[in-house]
Amino acid sequence: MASHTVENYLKALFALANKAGEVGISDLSDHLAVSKPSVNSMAKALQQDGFLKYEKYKPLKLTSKGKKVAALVVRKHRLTEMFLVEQMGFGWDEVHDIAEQVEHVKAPAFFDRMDELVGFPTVDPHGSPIPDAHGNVLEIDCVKLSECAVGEKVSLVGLSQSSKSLLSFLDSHGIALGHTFGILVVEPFDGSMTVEHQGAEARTFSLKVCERLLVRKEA
Amino acid sequence: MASHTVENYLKALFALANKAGEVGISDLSDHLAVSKPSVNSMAKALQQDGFLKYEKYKPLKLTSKGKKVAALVVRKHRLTEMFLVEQMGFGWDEVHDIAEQVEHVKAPAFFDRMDELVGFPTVDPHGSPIPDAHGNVLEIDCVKLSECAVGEKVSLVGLSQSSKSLLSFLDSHGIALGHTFGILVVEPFDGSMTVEHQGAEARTFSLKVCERLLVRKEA
DNA sequence: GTCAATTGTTAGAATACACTAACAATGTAG
DNA sequence: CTACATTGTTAGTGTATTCTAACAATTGAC
Repeated sequence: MASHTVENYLKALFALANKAGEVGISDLSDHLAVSKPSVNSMAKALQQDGFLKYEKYKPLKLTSKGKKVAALVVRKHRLTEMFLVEQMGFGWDEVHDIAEQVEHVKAPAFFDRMDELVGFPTVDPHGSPIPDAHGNVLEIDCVKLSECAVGEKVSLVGLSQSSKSLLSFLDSHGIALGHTFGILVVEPFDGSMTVEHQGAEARTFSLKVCERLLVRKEA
Repeated sequence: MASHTVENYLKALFALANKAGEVGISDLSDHLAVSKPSVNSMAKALQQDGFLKYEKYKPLKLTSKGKKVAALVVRKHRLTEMFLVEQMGFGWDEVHDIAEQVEHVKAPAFFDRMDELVGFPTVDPHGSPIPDAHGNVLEIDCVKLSECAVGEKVSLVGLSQSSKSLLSFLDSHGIALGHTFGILVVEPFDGSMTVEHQGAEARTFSLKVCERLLVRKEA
């Protein structure tokens, strides 16, 4: 059984992986708030256990074993978030930190029961996909709002790097998953966008916000 | 913040304490399945942190600080058990192991919410009292069934050392908290007792069972 | 009261995880 | 292509927690 620490390393590796599935030691070090030498020695240990491939001076890459373990931790995290919101009445901005701890519980029945009680969801409260019990992740086809052009109609399907402050921002503006936006203006100077929200009020969002909103283009 | 390990030591100390609040190193060692030298050195560390009083060759004794931390862990454990049974549909024999892990989560809001959702209970599914948010435990006045005499009427209020096997035993015999018993026979030879259950069928229980059933004498 | 069993202690070492300081390799700007 | 910045590595340590082997203190039986 992987320790909490190992689970956190694998989860971070999984989250930070680029298209090629590779992650630099410094990235991990920053993300986990752990020194580079610590990451370096942990990388060697994880390689010993077959969780990743490590070669001196090369980026790290999860093996399929490592990916599976990571995905299962992510599954527990996201099911927990879902459960906290749906069954326990927490706000979507409150659940991350709790889930961060609950995800390490070793009790499949506990999570299976949550899954059942929230109706076998495929995405969590932030729109991120929930891996299945085998560790397979269903990719959702979406792009950042910031990559869309004037005139397009899109709907919000998820967030990238959701943080408490982003979530409160969205809450305070009455924005939730599933809402639709029509792009009215893209400001070339700073990348900020003016959009109509739910077919009604026009709002302007900074590039920073638009980069974190994952949307699906409407037909 | 106390580590999982420290929390487990304090919880065990709390559970094993005799009337005088004292616990021997060997007891702890057995209970935690850890060697005596390990307990010994942990005892010194816990004393440094003010969780207990330790003197060479004397039994350990929790300080009030230690007792409070322990009680709060027990609180989280028992609220979790309650929540698992009442809100998630688990059986009372399935919840201990899950709660054993969930109790270490550091998120007061999580447990407060459980408390609310299960209606601020004062005892857990096994009849053990749930300490309040300040770590105070309400003592319930009960005795072991094995200490009762022929002719007494009692009701089941709790279990001491409930284990999965005891719980399945009780389940399979249709016995639950609150049930009443009238003591018909106490066998002097082996301490087994014959009782009427819920005013109906007579049953015989071994001493081993009777020592684990905590009952309140009826008026 | 002495002896043996029980209980507790010391010493020494191992594992998991983290750190800092110092150095080496890589990559990029000019 | 060199020079500096970035990135990664090594070496040496520290803390938390565990262990075994060996020994010491306490206690209970007679």
